[in-house]
Amino acid sequence: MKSAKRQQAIINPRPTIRDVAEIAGVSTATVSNVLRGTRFVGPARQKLVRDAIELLGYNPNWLAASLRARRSGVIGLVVPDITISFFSGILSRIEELAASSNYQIILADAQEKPERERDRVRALLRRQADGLILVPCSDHSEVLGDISRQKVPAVLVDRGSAESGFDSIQVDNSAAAQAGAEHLLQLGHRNILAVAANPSLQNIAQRIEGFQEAVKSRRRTARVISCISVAEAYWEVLGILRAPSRPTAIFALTEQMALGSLRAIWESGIEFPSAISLIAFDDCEWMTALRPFVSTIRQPIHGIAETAWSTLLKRLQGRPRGRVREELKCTLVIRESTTRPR
Amino acid sequence: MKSAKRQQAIINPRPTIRDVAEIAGVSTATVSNVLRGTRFVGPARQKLVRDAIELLGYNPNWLAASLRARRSGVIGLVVPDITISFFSGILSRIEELAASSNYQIILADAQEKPERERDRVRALLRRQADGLILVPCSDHSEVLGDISRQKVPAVLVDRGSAESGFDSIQVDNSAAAQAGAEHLLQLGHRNILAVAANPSLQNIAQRIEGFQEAVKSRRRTARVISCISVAEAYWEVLGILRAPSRPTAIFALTEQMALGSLRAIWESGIEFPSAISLIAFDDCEWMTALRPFVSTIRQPIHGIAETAWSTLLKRLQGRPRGRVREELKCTLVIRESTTRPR
DNA sequence: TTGAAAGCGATACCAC
DNA sequence: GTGGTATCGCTTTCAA
Repeated sequence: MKSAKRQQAIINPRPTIRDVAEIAGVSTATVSNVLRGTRFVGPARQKLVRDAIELLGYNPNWLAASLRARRSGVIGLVVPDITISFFSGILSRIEELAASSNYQIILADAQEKPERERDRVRALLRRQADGLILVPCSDHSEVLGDISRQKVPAVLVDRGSAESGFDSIQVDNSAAAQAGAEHLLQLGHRNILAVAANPSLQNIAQRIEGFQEAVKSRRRTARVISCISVAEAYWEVLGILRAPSRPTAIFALTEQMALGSLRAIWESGIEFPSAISLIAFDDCEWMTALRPFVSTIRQPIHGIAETAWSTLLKRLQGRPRGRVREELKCTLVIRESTTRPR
Repeated sequence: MKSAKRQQAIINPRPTIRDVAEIAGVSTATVSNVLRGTRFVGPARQKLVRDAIELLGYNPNWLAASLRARRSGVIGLVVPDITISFFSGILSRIEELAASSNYQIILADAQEKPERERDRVRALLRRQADGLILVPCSDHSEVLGDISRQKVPAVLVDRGSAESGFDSIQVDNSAAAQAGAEHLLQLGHRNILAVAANPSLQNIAQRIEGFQEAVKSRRRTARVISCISVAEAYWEVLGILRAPSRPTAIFALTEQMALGSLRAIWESGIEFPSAISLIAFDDCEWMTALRPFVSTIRQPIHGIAETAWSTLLKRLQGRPRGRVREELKCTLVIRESTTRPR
């Protein structure tokens, strides 16, 4: 009898708590209590239960537990493009922190498209994500409405407007851009081109503002262009480099803009870095792999990820003090790509 | 009465199907059928239901549906390190494909640690992942046992031993490495150093093998070293470059090894690429951003991701023909970092 | 054409 | 100390 049951149970690839209880000859309540330590269970039964679990290779069905507990243990992470190293760096660290708190990360890559973002966020909400970490693809993303309606804790990272009412983790974009611009100005550059991504994003707007402030305070003028892709940056910058009175320095406001600008520089044939300097936001590993090593503004990726996670965790544990707004500091890293103009 | 109910319902941030049914004055079955089109519902009731859904901002609880359907709609993606662009490229494409089939991706970053990998995979199984796409951190990962015991469809990508019995998607590592080595040999290099990652991984072993075959067929000799990190590659390569009879060419078998080797090259002060050539596996965007542009073996990242996804999808739909083994082709991309030896 | 109700698997309250 | 059982929210069969 009993052995027949065992046979059958071994065959079942997905045993349930009832299979375990039956084999161990106890109630499901007892199995659950052994597993979760919810209440005391006598040593004899403990062993019976553990043996049965072992025998069956039982793995509790988290879906069922989640439904019951009204907590999915899932956090949604929404980014505009996961292949950008800034975002994959943040993802990597957050995933690690989440795993250590027994949370899972569902990734949603919006591909910079608001409608995709909306669909993906809705899917996350349907899946009962307990919380969201979001790098919205636009500041006034309509998804924010969905999120606040469902009262899902959410933390905005990197982007996101000031008024949104959500917790947000950002860097001191304006000050950092100012420092980068100062560096170029101190080297003697008078004609600087800033290559910005979408300026309707608050973080980009702040960088532009910081840049312009530095330029203005020295009574210099400068030009700012906005591009939406590496390819567009390439074409725009190339055009400018080939036109008369070209800039002697470029400030790329994102890694993508740096890639586009660099290609344009090489294509233009201008001697780099002796005849044109470049500094870029985001300090990536590759920037010290080939020449010239790139001067950068380093964002504290780990710090951003950790702050975002701990902020979300606090919200999940329901400490809803006022809205959190963290602003982390960037660092200027001077390398070879910025030189005095000739 | 009715309006009181509405009031209350509006306040509830997470209405259930019963709230909807109640407001619409129909049964939950009808609501479900309207939502899923499972069976015909009269137009009048249709409208009642839709209005109620709209009014409440109802979003079905996927957890409950999953429990009932015994399908979570979640796929686990396990990678050794998401910050490596090869993996984030694959993730990006798979996430897109998954979303378009209404699946969600839970990301597990094993950080190249087998015990972390095991824990993360177990968590995925508890969460009832319907399937797994796995780049195991070692070929004979013990997790494979857990997975086959639970009979979860799984596809191995990039790595994973031949005997494992799982579907697997790989590239023609051996042929590609051979082509890369041929390129160097044809340029006239006689003293080549291959910098490999962990050689106990089958894909790396295949690359080494292809490399050595090419070298042997020309009756040349070559050296192969194995490093586990960028830093180790840096130190090892630097040592070799500083020793007598140094190589005239380096073949980096992964992006990480390329990063380490490049730093060592610059540090050694050897003229690059005129006095030392370098070719690398993995064609990354940065390799054409600074100088010299790097010659590479390009892996078909999109093709890998798409093949992995479609293979998994077929398994999920239960077409268990024999085991699938796909092998995609790599491309040799010649740029500036490989030159004739002096 | 529609509603009532039995589950999916785990948890925790109420009994004993 | 332990067991029975209602419940989480949704789907689907059975009955009407």
